[in-house]
Amino acid sequence: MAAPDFRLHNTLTRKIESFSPEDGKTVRIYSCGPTVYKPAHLGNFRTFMFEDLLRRVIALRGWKIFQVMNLTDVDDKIIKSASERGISISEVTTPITKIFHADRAFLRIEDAELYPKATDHIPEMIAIVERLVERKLAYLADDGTVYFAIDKFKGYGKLSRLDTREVKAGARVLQDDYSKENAQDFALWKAAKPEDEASGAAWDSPWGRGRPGWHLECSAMAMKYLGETLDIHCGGIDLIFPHHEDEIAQSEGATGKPFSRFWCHGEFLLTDGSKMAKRLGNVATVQDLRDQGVPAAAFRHFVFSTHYRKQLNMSSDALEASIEGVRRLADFAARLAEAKAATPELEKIAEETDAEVTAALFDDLNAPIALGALFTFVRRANAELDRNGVDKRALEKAREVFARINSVLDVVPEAAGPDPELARWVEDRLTARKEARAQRDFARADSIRAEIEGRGVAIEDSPQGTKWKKLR
RNA sequence: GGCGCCGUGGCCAAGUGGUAAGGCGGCAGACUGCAAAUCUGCUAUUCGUCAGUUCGAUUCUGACCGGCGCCUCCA
Repeated sequence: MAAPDFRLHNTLTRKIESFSPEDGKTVRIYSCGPTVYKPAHLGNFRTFMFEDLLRRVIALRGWKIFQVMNLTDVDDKIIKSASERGISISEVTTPITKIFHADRAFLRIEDAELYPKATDHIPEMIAIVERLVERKLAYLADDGTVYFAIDKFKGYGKLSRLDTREVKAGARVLQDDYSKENAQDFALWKAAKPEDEASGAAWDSPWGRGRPGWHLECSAMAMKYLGETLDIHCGGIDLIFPHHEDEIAQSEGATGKPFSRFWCHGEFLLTDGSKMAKRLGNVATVQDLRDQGVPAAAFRHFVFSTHYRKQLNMSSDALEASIEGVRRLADFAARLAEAKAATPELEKIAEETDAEVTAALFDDLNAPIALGALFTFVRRANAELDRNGVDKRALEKAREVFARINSVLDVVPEAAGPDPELARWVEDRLTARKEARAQRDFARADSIRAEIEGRGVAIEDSPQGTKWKKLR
């Protein structure tokens, strides 16, 4: 079988290109992770879910994966928070990191292979700065800060395609730092201030006490764990500039090799038509989702219903539609599990679906198309199951395909956990209702049903008897 | 000002130079004692507006209108 083509959009070229791992086996990915000073919001998680989708599609394609996601545990906001509260930066970041992993687990985002922390890689960062200084791409300014000299690196701007000469009128005004040679030079290593020392955010370096600049950690950790040229580097679209542009400059400046073969960026999640951002105060978190009883599967459905490179506006209507859609998938999953056999036609339908979904996912992660095909499959398969076939192989095929698709999208809600007390009660009430129905006392039967539904249980009569399920 | 994205039915959202996937919702029917679930049918002569290219454009080009993002805190 010829290996299927796997295509991905590359920000470097702004084109969809054929992708395969450098070594033919393992895809080495670096994803920019969260800054752990506050719980990540759903916008952040949209990006992490896009990366999760990428992982799972890569696995579906048959490649191994080694993904590194950093945890930024030293930066201005962390230091500010620590010094305001009179604690160390690790006292700020440790609990937030815990929340991050719990939220991630709730959203069914698979574990990356590694979650390195910036503060564990200070020597590696210093080594990069030393190389850059040696190569004259970086300089020590009067204020003790080491800057990267962007005009010494000829590829600067190639990712973001920003013309470095043509700066603004309408853009935010630069806060000119007199020590810099060029206003756009960025800090590699910042001289320590008293609050840095107080909060444990300062280290020894050849340039005195200080701390790393924002971009440096990613270059250091990516290259340490994935080599000097990565297969894929991904993150949110806002990281293209300056973060990723600067990562390229410092990494390639230090090694002379391409830093990453592919750059992939996920679009924003909007709320009320504008970017979800902590400073705009329109953020929603995983906790909000939980409080509103939105299942993880529904949020995944919602996110995957739009292509990852397109902005997605979050609204309660859209979320509600996803909750319903995903409920349908859960019912179908249960039906597939309970079925004994199906019509032979189901096998062909499953095969068609499999091919369609795979093709969509391998074409720049087109999850919306994959979801559409999945729902078409559910409808067609339900129709076949209604016909009570006897073909066991067809049923097996349908199960296999459904499981494979769900292994990527992961959009089937978990069944409610067992509740023996509730089960006993419902079964008891159902017996009473059955008696009433047998006596054609429908008023009584209906009042029992209302009673059962009052406890959040839905019942469905069928020729095989009455089934019930806990809602949400 | 520079760079870029988007505008498809009530809501969400795919898509192609040849005549509009899918989901939610709604309507009708089948099934049911009635429901629920499921199935079936219907629900955009039309894809922001106006021009142009073309035998033919929602899909290409241009202008305009509207929304959003980036231009060193940012997923």
